[in-house]
Amino acid sequence: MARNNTEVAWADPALLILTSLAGGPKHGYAIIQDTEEQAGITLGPGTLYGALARLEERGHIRALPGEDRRRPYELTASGSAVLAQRLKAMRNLASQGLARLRTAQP
Amino acid sequence: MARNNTEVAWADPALLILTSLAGGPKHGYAIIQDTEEQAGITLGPGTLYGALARLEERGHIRALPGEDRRRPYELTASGSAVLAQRLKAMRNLASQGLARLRTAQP
DNA sequence: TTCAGGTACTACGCGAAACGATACAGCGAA
DNA sequence: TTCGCTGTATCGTTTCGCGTAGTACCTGAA
Repeated sequence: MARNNTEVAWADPALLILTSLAGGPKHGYAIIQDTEEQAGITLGPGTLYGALARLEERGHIRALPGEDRRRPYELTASGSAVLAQRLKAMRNLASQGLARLRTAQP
Repeated sequence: MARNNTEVAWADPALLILTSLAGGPKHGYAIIQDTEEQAGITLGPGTLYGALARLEERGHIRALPGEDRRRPYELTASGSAVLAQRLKAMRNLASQGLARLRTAQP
């Protein structure tokens, strides 16, 4: 993998995309902007459309009949299930980790 | 990259290792077991030692004088700073995402 | 009208790194 | 002895992140 702008990644593009789509169907460009605002991470086109293709292939998102040149996607049931599961795991891990950090100060 | 046992990654090995070390210095094998218990993710040896080498190279962890054949590592100041930052970002992202999921049910 | 800039997607390729497989060594128990 | 656990290390494949460049359309300003 090539790290996410940073030296230690904490979220991969796929997760960011699913999270963005949890707020409603969006097309690629809108996902980029949403992710930029919400998470402060700018996805390049290569990253975004590559990840979108993989997510669709795995059945986590579905392409909607697009107007004009936009290609909107929405979450599938499997996608939101996976997302929910991952987000919970993420939150738990983060809480545990932060607790460990707090108690580890000498 | 090869995904993390799962189809959608939510934490990379480096972060899991740092989190584990936040609970105190550990050697490789102990990290594997700890991560398995805490996060339910099993790191293979290739993944672990590769990631350890990179983290040390970047100054986020430091090798301690090892007893027997164990090579324990501990967090450096930079490592725990990076970890704290990432964990907070992770928790925020997870909370936002879960909030979106909750309000998105029709 | 021309041109700059935003929108929206596609195509390509490099390089990082995840991960499985494998090997090896020491140790205690059966 | 053989088995299984501990502990570390290396190799090779393949995935995938990400940058770059290109296409195309639309709008508004100069």
